Amino acid sequence: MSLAMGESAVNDSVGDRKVRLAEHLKRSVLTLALEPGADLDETQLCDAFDVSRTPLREVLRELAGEGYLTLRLNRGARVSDLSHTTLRDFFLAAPMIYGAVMRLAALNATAQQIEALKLAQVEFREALRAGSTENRALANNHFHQITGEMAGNIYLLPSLNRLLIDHARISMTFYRPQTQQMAQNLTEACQQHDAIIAAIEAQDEGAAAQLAEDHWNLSRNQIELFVMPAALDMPMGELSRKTPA
Amino acid sequence: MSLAMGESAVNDSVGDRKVRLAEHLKRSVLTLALEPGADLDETQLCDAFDVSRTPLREVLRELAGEGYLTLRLNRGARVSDLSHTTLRDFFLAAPMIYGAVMRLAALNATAQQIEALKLAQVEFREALRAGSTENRALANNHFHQITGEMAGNIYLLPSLNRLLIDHARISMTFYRPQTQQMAQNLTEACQQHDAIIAAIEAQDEGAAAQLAEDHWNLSRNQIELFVMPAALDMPMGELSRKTPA
DNA sequence: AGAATACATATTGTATACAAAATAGCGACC
DNA sequence: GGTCGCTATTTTGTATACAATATGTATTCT
Repeated sequence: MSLAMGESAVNDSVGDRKVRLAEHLKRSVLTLALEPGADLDETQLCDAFDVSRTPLREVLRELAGEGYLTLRLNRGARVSDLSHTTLRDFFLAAPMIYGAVMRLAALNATAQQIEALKLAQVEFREALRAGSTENRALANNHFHQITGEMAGNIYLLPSLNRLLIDHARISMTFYRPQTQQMAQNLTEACQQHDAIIAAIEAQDEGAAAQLAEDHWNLSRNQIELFVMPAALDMPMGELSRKTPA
Repeated sequence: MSLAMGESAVNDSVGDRKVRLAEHLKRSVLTLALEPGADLDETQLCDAFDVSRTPLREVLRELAGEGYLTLRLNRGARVSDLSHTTLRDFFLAAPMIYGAVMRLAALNATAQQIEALKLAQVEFREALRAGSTENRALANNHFHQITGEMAGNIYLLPSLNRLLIDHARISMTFYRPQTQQMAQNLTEACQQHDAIIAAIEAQDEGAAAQLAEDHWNLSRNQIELFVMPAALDMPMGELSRKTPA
């Protein structure tokens, strides 16, 4: 191929290539194309996206600020870890933030945002149909990012976004094998998305909050299904009180 | 004077000057020495802290990621706004995050962190005694940052830190005049800090959560005392249900 | 006089050369 | 044979020159 990874056909400014670079990195982190802890090679990325190191490094710093990457002094950037500890933190913070965000989304969503959410749900359903784990994780991520925009609370957004990063990565880790139970869970998740859209459109904050809880419980059960046996090298202990079906 | 703002006597590397620059900017934002919306002059900052534009701009991006600054394409950095909308968001998010953080702090604090918290409280009390609004805001900020470290939940920290930035700035805005009521509130806040330390030391999560709520209520009442009349150019409406004493 | 446009100036963004630090490879020594 | 320490190489961090964009000013035209 004559075009490198980040190149588009014509007429793109450095700024354009910069945003493509940032989006490529985000996607790679979310889909585990870049695994947690992986080192990033500045020279390689510069070549691939045809930008010099200065703007590249600005992108890296930006993504580090958003939680995708970690910068170590004199030792470059790597993909943020997804450790045992972070999983514990995740289980604690997610239900709280998700609930609050959904509630606010129902109260504050604009018509335009609702349209965007419906579009994201089309994406999600399409990814389900196609059976692409990556696209499903990305579409789901997109869906929930939009609910974050709807909520529009600048104090909650950074936490939500960090949760969504690791939610996607955890999903990619644990949702791989295609079991019967899993397919059923995905169908249910999809239906919950529809219900969420309806609740937001109806500005029903109570329903939205309840759906956030249900949606989270489904997701958590799905994760626990895989975490329990041996997926990570430690006992999850008190984190998994409810036994999965 | 022969030393510019960011210069220390001897033997400091660029890295040292960089962190001093970052800290100076943070302090300036928190204390309103740099007002919300103020433009930053790159050249001026480079001169003052004796670094070139490259590392300066990295610092700016970093602080933008943390919520102190806002970067506009081709138009440089300015101090993040503190708008009417953000105040509303603040009142919604703060009690939730503060409560969760205090609860987790009580569960997870290490002995070393507790020592640091006690030290921060000494700072705070000293600032109260000296009557310095700036130092009080900074010391209070420091105190609560430590509780955030204690909680140690990477998903909650970014939201907490954003809240703390604007909490300091709101305090600086509204706590200026020295009234009787205000002095009393500050004394009470100081006592609550002591109680918080005790609860954390006792690992009493319930007490810590309750104290977080009390502490927030006190702070909120204090703010409303000034917001209600005319401090900002709009009605706060349903945000202020409880009338201040 | 007022608006609009062209030009001059200042500021921001990018590329590249250089400096500093870390890593890797090699050899000496125990 | 293994470990320590040294040099060579690679990688990261910084300074600076240059390009692109925005802003301010003067001039022209209606």
